[in-house]
Amino acid sequence: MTMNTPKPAADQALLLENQLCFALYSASLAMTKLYKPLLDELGLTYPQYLALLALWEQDGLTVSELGQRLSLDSGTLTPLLKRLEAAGRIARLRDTQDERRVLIRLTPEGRRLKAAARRIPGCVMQAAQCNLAEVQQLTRQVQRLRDRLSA
Amino acid sequence: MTMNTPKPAADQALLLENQLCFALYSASLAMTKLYKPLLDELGLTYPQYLALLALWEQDGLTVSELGQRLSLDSGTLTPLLKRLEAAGRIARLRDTQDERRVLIRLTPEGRRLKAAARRIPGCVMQAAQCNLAEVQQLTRQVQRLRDRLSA
DNA sequence: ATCTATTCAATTGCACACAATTTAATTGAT
DNA sequence: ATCAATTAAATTGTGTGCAATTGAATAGAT
Repeated sequence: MTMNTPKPAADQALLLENQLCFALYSASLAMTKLYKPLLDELGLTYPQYLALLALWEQDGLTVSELGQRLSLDSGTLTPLLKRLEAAGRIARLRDTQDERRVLIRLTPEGRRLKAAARRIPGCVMQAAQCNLAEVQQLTRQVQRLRDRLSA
Repeated sequence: MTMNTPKPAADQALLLENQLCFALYSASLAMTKLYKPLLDELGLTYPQYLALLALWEQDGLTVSELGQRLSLDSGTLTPLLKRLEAAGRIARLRDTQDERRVLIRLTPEGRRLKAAARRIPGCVMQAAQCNLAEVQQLTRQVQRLRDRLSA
């Protein structure tokens, strides 16, 4: 009989390049690197940019509402928001209705940044070398996966 | 004339849920959370698991070769590998041919972990609620995107 | 009204990521 | 052979992510 020894690299399921998790991980890091020079111009980090995207859509969110939209907790958001506040992009205000809550409001400077950010999606599309339809379809697929994973 | 004020949420390109970058970012974090309980059993973090996947495929890589496979630099890998070494999973050995290099070798304990890791991909597939073909197709698409982004 | 449970944000501690710099070893040009 | 340039890993400093805890405020039950 052959097969006395285990197959050498026959572990298809454990090959790095077969891992969906690694594909997502490395693609997400590559995306961050692509954004870096664009965001440097605006004086923003990538997670700070995501927080502003949420606030440009709806201003005045609480820390936990923002956390729900970004899937981040207060341990991550509190210091991040303090840095955005120190940079003059947002204000952090205790909710007078419920003193436990902190409301996040864009400053005029924070709102102005939105105009400068408008060119970013186009730059990324260009780097991704896909057409809009491809990007949209992939976005939906990855969102669907994310929602299943966190269910 | 209407249209004196800017359109409220008409910035389709800046909506958080239209961002491929955010889909990848949040899906990758969701994946990490899904792996957490599985990897806790093995005493591994998620990036440590990725490093072991690479080493299970090819043992004896240098730090920079490992970095190329994972797209990580020595600033990330050096402390991570020191923790894997402290846990007895790998050995870090200066290359006698070129004293600048550090070779990473699995210990017997590090090789044993591979057997315990074999059940992980199945658990993830189940959580993703996709069939193998779907996962494979999505994996290839995300890889292709990553390769374009980092080109 | 009081007491308990819950909620919200902040804090603490650990482990990445990565830019920038440093140190040590090797290569290459002269 | 010597010295400048290059390479490899480690180090330093900043900014996330997240588990676990803390402290303050509110809600809920009696």
